[in-house]
Amino acid sequence: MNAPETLHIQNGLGCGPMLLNELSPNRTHRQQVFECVRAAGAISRIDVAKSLGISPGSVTAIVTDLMEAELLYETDETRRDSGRGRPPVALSVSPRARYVVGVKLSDHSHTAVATDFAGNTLGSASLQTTPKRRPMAEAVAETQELLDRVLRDAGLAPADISAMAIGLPGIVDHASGRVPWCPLIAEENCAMRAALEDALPFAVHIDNDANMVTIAELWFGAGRARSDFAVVTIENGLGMGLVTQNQVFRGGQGQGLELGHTKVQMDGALCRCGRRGCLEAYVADYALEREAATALLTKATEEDGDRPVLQALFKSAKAGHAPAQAIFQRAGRYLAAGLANIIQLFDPPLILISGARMQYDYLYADEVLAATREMTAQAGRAPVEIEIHTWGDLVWAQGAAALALQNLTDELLRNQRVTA
Amino acid sequence: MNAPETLHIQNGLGCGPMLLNELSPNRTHRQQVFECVRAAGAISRIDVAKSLGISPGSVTAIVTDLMEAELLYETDETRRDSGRGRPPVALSVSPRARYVVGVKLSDHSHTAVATDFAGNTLGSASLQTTPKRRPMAEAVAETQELLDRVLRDAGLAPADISAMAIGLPGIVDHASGRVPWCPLIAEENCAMRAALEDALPFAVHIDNDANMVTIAELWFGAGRARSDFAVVTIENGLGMGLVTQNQVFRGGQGQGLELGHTKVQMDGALCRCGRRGCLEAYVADYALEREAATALLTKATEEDGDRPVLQALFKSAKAGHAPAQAIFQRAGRYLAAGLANIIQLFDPPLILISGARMQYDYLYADEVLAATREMTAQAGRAPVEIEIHTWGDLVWAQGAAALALQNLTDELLRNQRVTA
DNA sequence: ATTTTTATTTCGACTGTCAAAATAAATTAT
DNA sequence: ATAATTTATTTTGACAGTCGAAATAAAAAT
Repeated sequence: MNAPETLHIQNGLGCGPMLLNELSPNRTHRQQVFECVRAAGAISRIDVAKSLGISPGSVTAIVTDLMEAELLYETDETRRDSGRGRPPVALSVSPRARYVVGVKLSDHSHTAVATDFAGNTLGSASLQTTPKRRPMAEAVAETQELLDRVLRDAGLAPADISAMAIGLPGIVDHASGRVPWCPLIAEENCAMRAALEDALPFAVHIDNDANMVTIAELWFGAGRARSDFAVVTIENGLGMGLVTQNQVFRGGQGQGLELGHTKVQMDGALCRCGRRGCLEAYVADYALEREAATALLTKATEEDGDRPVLQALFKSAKAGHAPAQAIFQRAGRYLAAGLANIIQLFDPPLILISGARMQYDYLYADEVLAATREMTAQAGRAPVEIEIHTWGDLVWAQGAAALALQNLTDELLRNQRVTA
Repeated sequence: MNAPETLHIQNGLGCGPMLLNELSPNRTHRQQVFECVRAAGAISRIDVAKSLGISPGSVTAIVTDLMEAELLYETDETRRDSGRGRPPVALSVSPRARYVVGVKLSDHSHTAVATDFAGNTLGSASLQTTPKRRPMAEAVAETQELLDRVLRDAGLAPADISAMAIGLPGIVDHASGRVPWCPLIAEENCAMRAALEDALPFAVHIDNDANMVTIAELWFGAGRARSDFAVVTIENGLGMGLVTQNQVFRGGQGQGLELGHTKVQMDGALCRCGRRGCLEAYVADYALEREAATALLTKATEEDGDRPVLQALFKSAKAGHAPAQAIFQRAGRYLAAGLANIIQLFDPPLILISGARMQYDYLYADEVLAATREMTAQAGRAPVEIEIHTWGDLVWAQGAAALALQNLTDELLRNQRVTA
């Protein structure tokens, strides 16, 4: 071996990381104050100062500025805790300062919500579709139709909307706004965000649909009080999201967290992606359905809705049909392995198995969670909390709205004070 | 399903993340200027200003301060590029401002280096040991012995040293300084950093050994010019490190990136951890050795050094012995699956397979890397760069020294200007 | 009516920043 | 040799943002 025994610093080249000008997304006090008020709903200046550790004088200055910009206002409801002394004045986000829309495209139905600046849902809409790969232009047209409907429901005009975010399945690059691959869109690597921004009069953000659930958990759900957690969502595919240090982690190049395509078995089951042994080939809806088609006796009925085969499989299993139970049990074992791998690699204190269709409780049975814990038990590792969250169909769209709000407020507050 | 269709914000509770006071590790201009000079080795004020995007006046002010604190100095070597105009004055880190030591404990030998403030290696030392689980007090005594030797080699006294970092295998919690589990230490979850700081007159930092290689790559190696990359290191175990946005990622609770114990096969090969199907049970040194013991005909000879069985296996394979080749080939296939999983989850633009013992080239054969790429090929995903780095035995200790320097300079520069 | 308590605002000082002007130190042109 | 030009560095003045302390405001308790 002729590797050098020590590393000599070449003359004048120094040592240490070389990329230093990447600006870390550091939040200004203006942003922190605003976000503190938004997180609290209603909070006095003194409590903002205390919880952020900045001086009351600075809070007054910033709040005055934000009130002039009409982003905050003083609530009448004066909450008095101790009785004595000057009563605190509660601050809240002005709901009507701005409005945003969140959209989710998926295989059977697209959904949308409109929210005000404080995050209140004002209206929703959905559009039945078929799970086909359509030209991007058609997806844009569907989005416009959905936008019309949700605006009508919310009583808003297009000119009222300041930003929109849209979540879609597949590989989505949030930063560039491109969609390398999506099961709903015919073209590969299309410039989806640019197309939407051309068609619509406001800023558009796009992201992977699993990140929509993640952001929904972060903004409205169990993730609000957590700085680190993972989200796993099981639908037709298997999605995952991660929040580390209060930030959504998107992978080194924006295409990470493809849990569904991690390999859990050499030469294993065939996956939609054409390869073998991917986790999703054991756990996702389509994986269960194809096993059901092979082994199931009972026929699906009309009333079984969206996923008739899967519903029938579930009913059989519940009724005690052993082959149906075995299908769910194997999926559960593989899911446990996938969760264990998440824990080994990302080490989150909390995993949320979250989504709109969490009814197949075989997958989340105590045995599965126990197996996960057993596969990761080790000295000094605190057992990971695992929670199952069943949300309404609108979670995804609401997460998208939160993403739009996040980008919008960053935009509004990042720069200097709003000049009068 | 009785999940709510929309998420209503409870009165006064708001929406959005609640944990906002976590201070993001934002670097001040002082830190950036210092790190820029350190990264460049020698650089003029104007070039610092240009590369950081801050004004020349501010650079002058900060540099004056750092020179008064004797952390920087003006190099004589005036490098003139264009000829005309006032020649720039190069700045460099004062090598003798501070000194640090980096230590690596491992199963067969412990190593240490001492470096100056600019990262130049001044001396090294090693200590032969046996792979046993010893009381923590003994490990501390060994570290002290190693420290004596490295100081003697470098011509330094204990009082010259400002900080030390130590890397060890197993589960190590950098933030708390505790060692939940380590194959070299008898106790579980022992307060290793506290014990070392009690025994030594300077600050001590500890971390997982895989992070030492990662930091070595970030400070001295291929990672210097990269903001995002992963490191995989194969020794007796299988380690991994990740740098995202110029920061070492340690997982949500400081115990992440346990690549060796991710599951790649249900009911698979037996792992040191007692479970089955862990990646390390197919790829690590001990996994190859036990297969060699079963199938190998040739005997290991005296000259085969540290790992006689493994060396003999490698020689057989090179000589064309089919069973020996098959052992390496299977390990290569599983390694490819592990690398593919890293790519699917973390999406790094670059993976460095790095360490002191990278000579078993079967594992990194073109087929293996091709298999990795094939398992992750997808529309819109740029093919990941994979590089093999063979380092000297001191990499680990040098990475540790870099960690010590990093913490020391953070400490020195984080606070206000050094008052005169 | 006065005192006490608590929240908010105002004020002065200070740090860090930039832009622009001034200065310094070299080369090139005359 | 001297002046002009070029480039690097320093100085200066202005200004945002920040804090601590003092002042003010608005309530309850005495």
